[in-house]
Amino acid sequence: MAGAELSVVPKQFTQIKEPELMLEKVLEEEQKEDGVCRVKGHPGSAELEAGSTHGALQANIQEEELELVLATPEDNEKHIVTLQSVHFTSEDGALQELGWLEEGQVGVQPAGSGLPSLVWLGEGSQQSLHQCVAISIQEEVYSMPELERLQFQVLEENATPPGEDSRSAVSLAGSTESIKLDTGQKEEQLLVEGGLSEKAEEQFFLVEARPGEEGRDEIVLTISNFTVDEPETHPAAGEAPVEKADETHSQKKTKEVKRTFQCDICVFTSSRMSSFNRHMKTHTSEKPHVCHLCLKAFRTVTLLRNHINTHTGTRPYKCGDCDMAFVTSGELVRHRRYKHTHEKPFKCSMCKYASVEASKLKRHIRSHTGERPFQCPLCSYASKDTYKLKRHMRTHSGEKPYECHICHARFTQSGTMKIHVLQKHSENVPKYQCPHCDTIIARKSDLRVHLRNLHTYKAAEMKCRYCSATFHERYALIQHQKTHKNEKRFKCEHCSYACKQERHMTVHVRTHTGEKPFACLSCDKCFRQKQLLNVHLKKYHDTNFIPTVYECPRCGKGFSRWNNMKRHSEKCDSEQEKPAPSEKGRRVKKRKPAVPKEAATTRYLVVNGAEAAAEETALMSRAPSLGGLVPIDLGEAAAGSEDLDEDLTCEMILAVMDK
DNA sequence: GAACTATTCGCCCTCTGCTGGAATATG
DNA sequence: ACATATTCCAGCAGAGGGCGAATAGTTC
Repeated sequence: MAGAELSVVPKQFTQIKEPELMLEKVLEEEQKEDGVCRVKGHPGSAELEAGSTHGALQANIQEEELELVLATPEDNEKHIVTLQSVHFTSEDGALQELGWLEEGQVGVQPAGSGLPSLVWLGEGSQQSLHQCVAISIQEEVYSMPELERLQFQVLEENATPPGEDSRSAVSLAGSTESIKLDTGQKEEQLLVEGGLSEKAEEQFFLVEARPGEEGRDEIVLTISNFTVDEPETHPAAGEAPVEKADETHSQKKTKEVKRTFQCDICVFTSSRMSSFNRHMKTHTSEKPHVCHLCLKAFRTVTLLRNHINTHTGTRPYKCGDCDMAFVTSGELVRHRRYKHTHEKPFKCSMCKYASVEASKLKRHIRSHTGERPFQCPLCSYASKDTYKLKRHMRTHSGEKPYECHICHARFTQSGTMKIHVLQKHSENVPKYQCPHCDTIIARKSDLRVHLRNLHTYKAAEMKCRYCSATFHERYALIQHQKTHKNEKRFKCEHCSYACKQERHMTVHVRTHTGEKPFACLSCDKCFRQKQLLNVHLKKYHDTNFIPTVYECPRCGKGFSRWNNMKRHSEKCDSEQEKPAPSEKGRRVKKRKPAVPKEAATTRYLVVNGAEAAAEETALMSRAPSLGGLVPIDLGEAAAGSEDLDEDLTCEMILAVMDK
């Protein structure tokens, strides 16, 4: 709603016509026997748009002015709002033909004790009057100067915009929620005074304005009048309004219309005194009917009876289709709708959702509107219903009310605990088989993640790490890449050597380049592999190193590898006793023998393949610094080894050296 | 005013799905 | 040893079902 400035010209108090005339005027609009007058907008009338009307709004009619007696339920404090004709822009005389709320009127209900205030604006010329609107206003004592630039919160947004011919600066069109009121007329005052007029036996009438039926452009005015002896004797909670014997003419007129009784504490209204009285008891703590079994008190006999039924188990309304039984017939009907008939009278206009209860539909609609009325006081979270907020609050309190009866782990939600028990402590744990691969996943939600990550079509191509193939599904890519697994993808550009892992190729290439990045700090020897250096360090510079030696059971010769010893022993024709068939040779730790002088001077260079060995020999002839090394073809030594690349171990090197 | 009925509120529950950290597997 | 991917798992919120109970409307 676009903000607009409202200019106010000096004007005397709006003369409210005699109540009967007002009512007649209203009744002319639309005769309603029940006293609910529907005021429709048409030339000469003021459309009213009103929002919540908490608290009673009483118009204290005096001769030349209208005072609104404002009572707030909490403190019963009353205020008088002297209504002036806040003449916005209407032309003189144009409004005189109007009934009540003619010309510009502003009724103010202060937002006492948290109640929204109400401002009614009646404005414009006879031809272009637009509706009064309900506007929230801060609780203050207002004077016109203060109203010069007041921001009013419009409680109802669907107000009709003023006619274009109106000179009113008030614009209710648009979607913003506030209008700007700029009076500019300080001499006019809108007073909100504490206390009441000194006049006793004032006459009051109650005016409640609320939106009309849904979809109808109308406001329902509920009007009732009565008088009280003194303003302070405004009906208290639990008391019905008292009619005076000497009814005025206007009251008689009013009485012709069936009165409504409005609670001055809440918005409740009723056309029945009994309902009104019963309602007023809800505002008291009076609970005269006490359960003799648990001493719980109730307002009504019916409530007590229903309660006692819960003690006795009396449930007179039994379901014919199941074993359920209920205290009231309504509960049975609802139950049958839920469980048996599946009748769902409340249908969502925006989707196919339908519910058994109106409250469920109301809750559902919040999922469309995004409304979140329940704000967490500790964080920005807001919930769509009370339970979720309560559940959310556990995240602040740390409360974990649900405990696993087996392992006593605690959980914030029952569902979480249930899944825990199912997955951790149940025998028949459900598993979820991926429909696209062999993967079995424990949780459905994780299967969904699996599907999303591995089996979802991706617009961007994913390229194989090892070839030029591309895929749009990650699972297909992974499966494809596995086909490269046993390939010796890394081929030496200097020789025929090929291997599966790049790191092995890096080591191999050093046999061509001569690079030996691993140097022994003790003897200046250099190695192409760190493992070779480690073996060297252990063998020659670690005094605590005890090599594992496999002795031939026939001749006692030692070997560093068991299979070499075995091969030897099979050929050993020593006259020493044969080993027992079960004896595969003993693995004994022997103190490292003193290194023979020849061995100490013989340096081995382990290479892979005969070609590499030959090249190494040639290289050494060109590089004297490398002299003294004896190239050994590791490939030959490891003949029969299934996975040479990946098991290039110290043991293998030792085996070569054994050889 | 009692009794019955309809409506509304409030509470609790289940099911579902997403998220992120921990644990584990893999390269 | 390290990085990355995958699976496990608890936490948390969204949505909706179901029911007990309070309150309001209506009838007698």
